Amino acid sequence: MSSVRSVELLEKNKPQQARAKRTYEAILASAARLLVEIGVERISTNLIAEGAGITVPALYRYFPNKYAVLHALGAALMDKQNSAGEAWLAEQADGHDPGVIIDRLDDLLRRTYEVTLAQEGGVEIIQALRAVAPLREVRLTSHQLFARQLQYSMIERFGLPDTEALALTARLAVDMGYAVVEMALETDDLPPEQVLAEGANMLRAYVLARISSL
Amino acid sequence: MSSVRSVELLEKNKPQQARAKRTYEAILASAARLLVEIGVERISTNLIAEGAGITVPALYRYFPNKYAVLHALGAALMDKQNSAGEAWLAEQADGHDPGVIIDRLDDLLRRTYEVTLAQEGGVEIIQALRAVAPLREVRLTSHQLFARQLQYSMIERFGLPDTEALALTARLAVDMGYAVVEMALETDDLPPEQVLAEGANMLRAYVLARISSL
DNA sequence: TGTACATCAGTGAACGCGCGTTCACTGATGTAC
DNA sequence: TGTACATCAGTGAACGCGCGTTCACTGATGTAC
Repeated sequence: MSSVRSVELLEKNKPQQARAKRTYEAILASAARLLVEIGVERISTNLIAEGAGITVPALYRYFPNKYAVLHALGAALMDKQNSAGEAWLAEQADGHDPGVIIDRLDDLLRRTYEVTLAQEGGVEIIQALRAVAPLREVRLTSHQLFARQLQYSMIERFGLPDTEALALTARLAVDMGYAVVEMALETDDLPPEQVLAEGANMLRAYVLARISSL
Repeated sequence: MSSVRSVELLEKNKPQQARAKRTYEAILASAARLLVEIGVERISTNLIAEGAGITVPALYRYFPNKYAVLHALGAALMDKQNSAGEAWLAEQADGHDPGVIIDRLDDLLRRTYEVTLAQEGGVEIIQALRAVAPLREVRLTSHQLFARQLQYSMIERFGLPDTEALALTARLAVDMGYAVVEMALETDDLPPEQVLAEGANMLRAYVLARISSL
């Protein structure tokens, strides 16, 4: 499963001056655009640099290779998604009724959807994180992190015991939540809002069933 | 979303003699192996041919390009998955209690999982179907097909009306079922059986809630 | 059963091109005095 | 405020390599008589 293809993913020089920051952002924007236009299987440092309006050695100043560019792009998107989720969790801390919180799941899905839609090439970035082995860990780690936050939140708010079973439930709920969002983004023959709403229904039914059984 | 990158996906000459069939299968096997070893973003016709023990023009005899190879690989896997699903549906036709059928959902997930695990590079093939634009339609069509079969089965067995809402439910259930299977295959920090069992719990809770509301 | 012939299957060699990567360099920006 | 200098940012040119694709070809298999 986890073939060991070690690729350097760390960025090299951090941009310091304003001009450099623009260049750095132009590289990421160009990569996102190309992910949509030609796909992860044909993207190259040459094309990314050209699209960013710089020469290739300028790109190499900041990134050791194209995987590092995709890594930066993916990490940024995962951060935005998780921030949206954490904001949602924080808001629910104000409410008092578990039932109400569960009823707001579609709001969580919708916000995650919006964040991903707002990023150019959002779906393509997520798919690249899945399909390119050295990048897999980005998505996995991010989902694990949010699942843990959800788990603790459920313990605190619903007074559930901190069990392995609950950890698994949180993990599955998070992954399925993201799966719903991806389905809403990928599927062209169904309205996204319907997919999100129905996905929220599914998660609601699941979490309710779990809460009453734990 | 759907960028129009037209790529020829149809196969060229069909293998006729036994030798040719072996070559054809060797090409698919080599491609599957390479998908695992180097990834969809670096696979090439040169490497596929080399891995299959033939020269490149021999590959071109059967496939116009590497996308067609991946297409054949993906279509074959989707077929196997759907066959497993159809077999499961057919078996359930013998039973009489809707509740029992829903309780067998984990069996459906497990079989789909097994079929995918048995195919070398199964996960990587699915991820390629997602990440490579010209191949997306393969997965989408396959899921649509099985969703429709599930929908009709639910109408027949549970006596539900044939509504848009039911179509959406079937569609989401199918996509989430595959998402559970993919999660079981991709995640290395959770036992696959647990993911499958919990995923079945989720689908059960969802379908039960839906049946009683329709 | 043997052989001539048609068709199927695979090869060797070649091509132009874009790839990743590095070099010594020029130009832009910031800062010390 | 002006200028010399250090550091940061980006360039032009070059490299060897693997890529996709095509050609005229040889070899293997099947079949008609």
